[in-house]
Amino acid sequence: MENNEIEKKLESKNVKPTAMRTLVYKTLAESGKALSLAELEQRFEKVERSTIFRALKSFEDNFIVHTVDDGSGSVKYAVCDDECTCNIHDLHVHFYCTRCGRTRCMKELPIPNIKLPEGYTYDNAQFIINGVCPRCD
Amino acid sequence: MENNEIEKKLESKNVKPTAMRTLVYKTLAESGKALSLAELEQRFEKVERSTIFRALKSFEDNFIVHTVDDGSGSVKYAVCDDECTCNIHDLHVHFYCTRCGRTRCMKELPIPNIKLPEGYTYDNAQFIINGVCPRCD
DNA sequence: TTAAACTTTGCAATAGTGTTGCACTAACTT
DNA sequence: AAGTTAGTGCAACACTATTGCAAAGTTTAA
Repeated sequence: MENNEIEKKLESKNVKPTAMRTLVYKTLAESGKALSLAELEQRFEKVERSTIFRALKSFEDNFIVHTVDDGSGSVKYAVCDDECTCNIHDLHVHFYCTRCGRTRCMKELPIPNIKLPEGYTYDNAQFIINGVCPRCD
Repeated sequence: MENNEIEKKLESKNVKPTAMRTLVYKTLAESGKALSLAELEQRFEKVERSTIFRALKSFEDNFIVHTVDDGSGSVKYAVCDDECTCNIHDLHVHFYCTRCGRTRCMKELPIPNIKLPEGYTYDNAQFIINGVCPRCD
């Protein structure tokens, strides 16, 4: 993905595209999966944890990325689709490979609709499937 | 729940029922919901965190409790049903109230069956719904 | 019943994640 | 150009999870 495409994308979601943010977005997008703060940090060595953290937070607040808590002990971040508004209808299943620790967005698998008992509201959900991915099998 | 019932239960799952373990189990069972280590710790003041932690681990290893990672930042523990063997068929949805922070086992809502793409195995899953519970609404 | 062997517990320490305050720099405004 | 605002790096901190070790308790077996 070209830098200026990324810049346009960030701008369209009201995040000023600084050099750091562009880099973080690019890295995350190109990884093709969900990455934790620590994993992102390792991918560039030079950049401060807090800077990446704040970039991710601003992405999250503006629906540029979504978070996945896959039980690995650290929250992971993955880029959203263009049309994603991070509401219930955009939610999908995530797959966590217990062998390699990789977390993948299963965009083709939307989270099934669940009918909660009376009195409960449904704002958000996480559906994580643990298993072994084709790569590790 | 009577202490000797609890002791029988633990023994039947191959965990030696010490005083601490019985206490931890009892507290968790009577709470009727999923509790974190910190929450359990607060409920008795006198007992070491690591002792509770190790009790919970042994429960978990022996299918006496299951864990829920509800995104609150700490793992929670909830007692299993008697027949539970913690495999896919015993899994149920958990509800996390974003207002009070309580996590409830929705035993009446089994996790729906998902057909993964070729090559993926399905060992385990977590399905957490976030919203507001009747109590907080 | 007593010593040896093992288990459990409490305490202290540690690693890792997430998060914030503060000062410095860069960018934007008028 | 000076002033204001936003972004970055550094250091510090809180909290969760986890472990090593030694003391206390329990079980085993002579």
